Amino acid sequence: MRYSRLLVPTVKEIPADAEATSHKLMIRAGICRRVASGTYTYLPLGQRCLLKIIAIVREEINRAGAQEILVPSLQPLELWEKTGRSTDYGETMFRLDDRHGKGNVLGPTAEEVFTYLAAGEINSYKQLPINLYQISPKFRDEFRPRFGVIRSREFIMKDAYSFDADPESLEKSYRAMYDAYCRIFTRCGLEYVIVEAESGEMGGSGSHQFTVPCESGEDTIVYTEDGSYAANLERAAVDPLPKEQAAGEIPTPQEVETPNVGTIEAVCEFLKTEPKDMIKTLVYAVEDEVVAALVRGDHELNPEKLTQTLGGAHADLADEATIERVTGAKVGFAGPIGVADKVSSLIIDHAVAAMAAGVTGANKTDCHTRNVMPGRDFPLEGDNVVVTDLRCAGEGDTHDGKKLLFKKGIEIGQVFKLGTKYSVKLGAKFLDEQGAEKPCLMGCYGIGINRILASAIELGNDDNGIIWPISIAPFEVLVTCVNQNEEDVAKAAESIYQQLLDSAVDVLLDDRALRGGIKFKDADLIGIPIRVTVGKRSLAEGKVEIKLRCESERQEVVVEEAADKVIAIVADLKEKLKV
RNA sequence: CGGAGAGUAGCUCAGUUUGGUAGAGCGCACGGCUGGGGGCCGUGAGGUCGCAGGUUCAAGUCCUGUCUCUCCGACCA
Repeated sequence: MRYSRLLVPTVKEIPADAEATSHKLMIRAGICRRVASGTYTYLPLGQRCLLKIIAIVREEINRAGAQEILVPSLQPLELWEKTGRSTDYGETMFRLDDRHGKGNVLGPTAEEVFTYLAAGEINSYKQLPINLYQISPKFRDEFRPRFGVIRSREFIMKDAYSFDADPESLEKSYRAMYDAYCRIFTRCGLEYVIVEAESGEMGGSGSHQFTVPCESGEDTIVYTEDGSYAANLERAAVDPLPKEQAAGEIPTPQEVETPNVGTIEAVCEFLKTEPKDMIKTLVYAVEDEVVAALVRGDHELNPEKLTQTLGGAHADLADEATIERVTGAKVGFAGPIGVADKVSSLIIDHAVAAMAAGVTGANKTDCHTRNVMPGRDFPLEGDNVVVTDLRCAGEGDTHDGKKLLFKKGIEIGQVFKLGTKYSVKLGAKFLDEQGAEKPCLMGCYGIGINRILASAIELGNDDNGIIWPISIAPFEVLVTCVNQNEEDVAKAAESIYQQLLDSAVDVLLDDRALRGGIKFKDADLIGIPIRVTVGKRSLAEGKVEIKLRCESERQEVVVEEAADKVIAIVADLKEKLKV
């Protein structure tokens, strides 16, 4: 490809609406352009990257035994109502009625459609196991698209769905995908970590997340320094804290007036205490029931852990009316005393149980209570009382006695064991050897194609621009002709370009009639891994320069050997990303 | 959904306080000097100042409404 004919609108200015490094560079390097919030056009360089990433994904997923199909993005709402995810996904799902008034959605994912297909086509254990996948656009009406393509409303996802007859077989299917993911991300030149993850709305029993640690990440990875444990924040299990020893006997609870003082900070200020000595009482609505959850004032309740404790039921904070009914007080004054009798369960974080005593809301508007002692003033055991790990991991927490560390990351892939959630609801059943009807055991496996691109840039860049791994770079080699107007220089560049083309090297020839400086700036910005510089200065000695984008040194080689040398370097760089 | 900010040339932004003929740099077109790290000089094209109302002799500027974008937050303790 000739640069003079290629649409690569690089820009000098840093785009005003870009925050993330990858987003800025994608705009600056002419990779993409924003069309509307969370939707992007990919220009030639960007599309080339995406195609290369897709090719790697396809190759490895095929190798792992899955079969590619294509299901519609336009899906009947009916399917989503059957699985209950019309509600669970809520506003995040794009919905549209067709001319007949029938509800449709733009698929944010495709469990329903794949399971529907399986329900119709799979009847016997002889057809199992089977793994089907597609690479297609997905649509999510994110409450807040951001970081360029990292959180967008339309994106490309590879989603695979496995169907197995028994748990051992599911484990194998899961493992095959897990291994394929490792190969894919390694081949894409990404440094990633694998963390234990919650299955979230997906339901199910086991999940791992593949995450690229970097500043622009939206996920938080929690890990121990020795690498023995890594999980995402939703999942990260923390050790219980040691039981606090009281300095003396805890006096009986004492009610104090705290007019209009409803927040933790305000109460601390007012009563001269600290958040860690307070107990927060949160009221949640879980389907038709109400539960209360207790965490320490300086801790954050982890909704995923709450859901897990509730056996997978989705919990929302209760509305004001419910809170007032349950606590008898306005919002901001809820407390644990006597509340166990008014809710269907009382869920208490370890750290609260370990407190000697604390300050809580008094269940009376404008009042708090001091000297509330867990186990004395409210129960730590009982039919509807659970003490468990309920809070988000924070600074200072440990896991198996080891200090937990935190890092931001971009989630690029996730694998789930789904079990029978979808197969039961959509009737994906088969007859086993005994002729008994059973639901398929499912797994689902997603990879964010655009996020691979963005994370590669997050990891590979310097002040001058992008530094691509060769496997997903838009071109492998850039031949920069410094003096396009000088015939012999242009000829030499053209010759090397042709030789590389003939050897199936993915090469771009910068044949623009521009000053060298501009070409070098553009070259660094768009980040092609190998640059061959053909200019009259070195050509006078019969030489050209070869420089790797990731290194600062350049080497001179004689013109006749340049192509072969470059071919060798391409092979070498590729070799390093082999799995 | 709540809070904050922003919409003026293709891009990055001045101009709005105090109403009075629409600006700069970059980019683009043409000419010249240049020619190995976004060079210089000259000429030129390019705008219903997000949109709709209103106030006024006069609105980019003041008022009302509306749309869009960005950032922060959404966990009621």
